[in-house]
Order: sequence, then C-alpha cells, then structure tokens
Amino acid sequence: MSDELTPERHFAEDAGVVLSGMGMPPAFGKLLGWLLICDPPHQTSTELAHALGLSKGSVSAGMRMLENGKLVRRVPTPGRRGTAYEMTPEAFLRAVESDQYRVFRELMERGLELLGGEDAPGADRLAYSRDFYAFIERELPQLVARFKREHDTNKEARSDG
Amino acid sequence: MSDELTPERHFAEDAGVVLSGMGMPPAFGKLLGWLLICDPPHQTSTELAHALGLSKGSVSAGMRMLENGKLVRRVPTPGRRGTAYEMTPEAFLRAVESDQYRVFRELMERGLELLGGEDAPGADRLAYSRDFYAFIERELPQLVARFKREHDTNKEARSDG
DNA sequence: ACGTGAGTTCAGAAGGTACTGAACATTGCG
DNA sequence: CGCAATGTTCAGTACCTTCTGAACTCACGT
Repeated sequence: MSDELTPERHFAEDAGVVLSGMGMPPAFGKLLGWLLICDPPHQTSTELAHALGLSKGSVSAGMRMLENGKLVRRVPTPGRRGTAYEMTPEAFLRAVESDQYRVFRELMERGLELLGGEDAPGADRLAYSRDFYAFIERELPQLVARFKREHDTNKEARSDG
Repeated sequence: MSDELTPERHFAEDAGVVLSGMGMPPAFGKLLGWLLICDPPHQTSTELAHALGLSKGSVSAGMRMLENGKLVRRVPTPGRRGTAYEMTPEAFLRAVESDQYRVFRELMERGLELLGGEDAPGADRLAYSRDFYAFIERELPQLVARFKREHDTNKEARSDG
C-alpha cells in the first residue's frame, strides 16, 4: 500500500466515512468509492487491496457484499490472472430503489397484524406510515426511470449542440 | 418493566431490530416503534423507560436523537410532572425527505473537486451519480407532497361515501 | 424553602463488529 | 504435473458503540 494520499484515495476514504456513518462497514464504502472513480474502471482484488491498504480478507468480504447488492459485477479478464470487478453503471440507482422501503413497509404490516388490523385502536399512525412507505415503494422506480430518460435526453442534446 | 410481551411491546422490539440493522441504536428504534402505536400517543420518559425496559439514560439519549431528527416533539403536560413526547404526525415523511441524499450528493461534489472537475479523466461515473442524487434530492419532496395530497383526497372520499 | 420526582450526564462494563493475518483452496500457466 | 499467484475462510484481536447505574441538576408543588 502506498501511503501517499492521491485524490482518488482521498475520495475513497471519504466514501468510507460516509458509508460507515450509515451503518455499512468502512471497507465497503472505501471499495465503492474507489470503484466509482478508479482508472481503469475494472480492478482486481489485489489491486484494490493495494490501493486502499486493506487486507485480502477485507477485500474479499467487502466485494462479496457489493456483489450481493448488485452494485458491482465481475468482469472477465482474458489473459490476466485473478478476478476483476467493476461498478455496475447504475449502481447508485439500484441502491436507491433497493428494498430499504420494503423493509419498513413490511415492519408496519407486521405491526398492523399484531394490533389486530387497520381499525384497531392506536393503529391509525401505523396505517398512515404503512401507506406512505407503500407509496414510496411504488413510485421510486418510476422516478428513477424518469431520471434515466431525462439524463439520456440531455446527453443527446449536448452532443447535438 | 413488565416482562410480558404485549403486541405493542412486540412491535417496538421489531422496530428496534429493523432500525439497528440500519445502523441506528436499538433503543432508538424501540422508542420510535413504541411511539408509533402507543396509547395515549404522548408518553413521558418514565413511561417509556418502564414500557420498554430501558434505563433512564438510554431513554434520554434516544429521545434526544429523535428530537434532533424532528421525528418526535415535546408536548406540554399541564399539571403532570415531567416532559411528554409524541411522534410528529409526519415523522416518516420527514425521515424519507431527510438529508441522506444530500450527504451523498455532497460527497460526490467533493470528489469532483478532488479529481479536478467534471471533465477530469475518470470523473464520468462520479458526475453521473452526482446528477442522480441531485435529481432525487430535488424530486423527493414533491413526491412526498403528492402523497399527502392523494392521501387526504382518499380520506375525504371515504368519509363522504 | 424544602422535598420529591424527573431528566441529564458520565464512567464503566458488556457486547458486537470489522479488520488482520495465516492457513487453506483454487485457478491458470509453464 | 508442479509452481505461483489469486481468492476464500476463519480464529483472534482490537476497536467502537451502546447500555446501565449512580451521582448530579433542575423544576415543580406544597
């Protein structure tokens, strides 16, 4: 590992701090941050470990998490040794669409069952919150789709101009 | 603390598990879950501690966090001793609108600066992600507003019918 | 003004989690 | 087939966070 702090490395460390503040392991955030800006975009585990000063074990665990979340994918490395990864182009879109809202909605569904249904005394706030998360869960994918559409449109406009 | 597991208590414990899985202290989730369904809706610290089997210290810390996040507010308790809290009616709406997306966007702005601007080599993915979070940050409040509108409309329709 | 109950703060303990490093497995190349 | 390098697993460690319990402060009511 190099001890000098390149801008890339600096950003990866920042990402580690932010993500760990959200309950993820720091190494997870560092890997994600690095993969967001590294050149070339695909990196092997060894390269990642070296670039970020992490042990092979940490990289292995972190990459497994990233793969599970579909934030990263393996890329074939013909000729070269080892497995390389790169960030999914729409990693962050997926992260936002992800099931964090579903988890909340399900929690509240369970709560409504425990209380004895929507009309049970004291269930009004719970039902309202459940409705809200169901709404978000339903609408967010559409919002993301709209971003993609609008962004592509802008890109075309720029290259036309 | 009572050791029996009422439905309300059970739900609060569930909420503690879910929230702690998201990087929040378990006590924070328990308090939030309890306040979402308790009857009456306003509860003093002592009542909360008793209901959830938490120490006064934990309740104090947890309620401070909830207050900071504007998820809970103090309610005046004329006559009675102590401070009572109740959940903000739109607590979860606020939680979704909250600044988690801003944090990401700012992280990526910082990254772009470190790399030397939007056109720096390797900055394309970062710029795209930044655009995305900026978009979400902009649109989510509108989505939440739409939920409120539609929900109110539905309520009127129900009470009219 | 005093006493009582409520809330905050803080030090210490307990528990949990992430990281490391070494042993093991696996894959590609000579 | 063996060598070398890569990736995985796992036990141990170090760290960090949360919770408790006690001491303290504060405010109300009598």
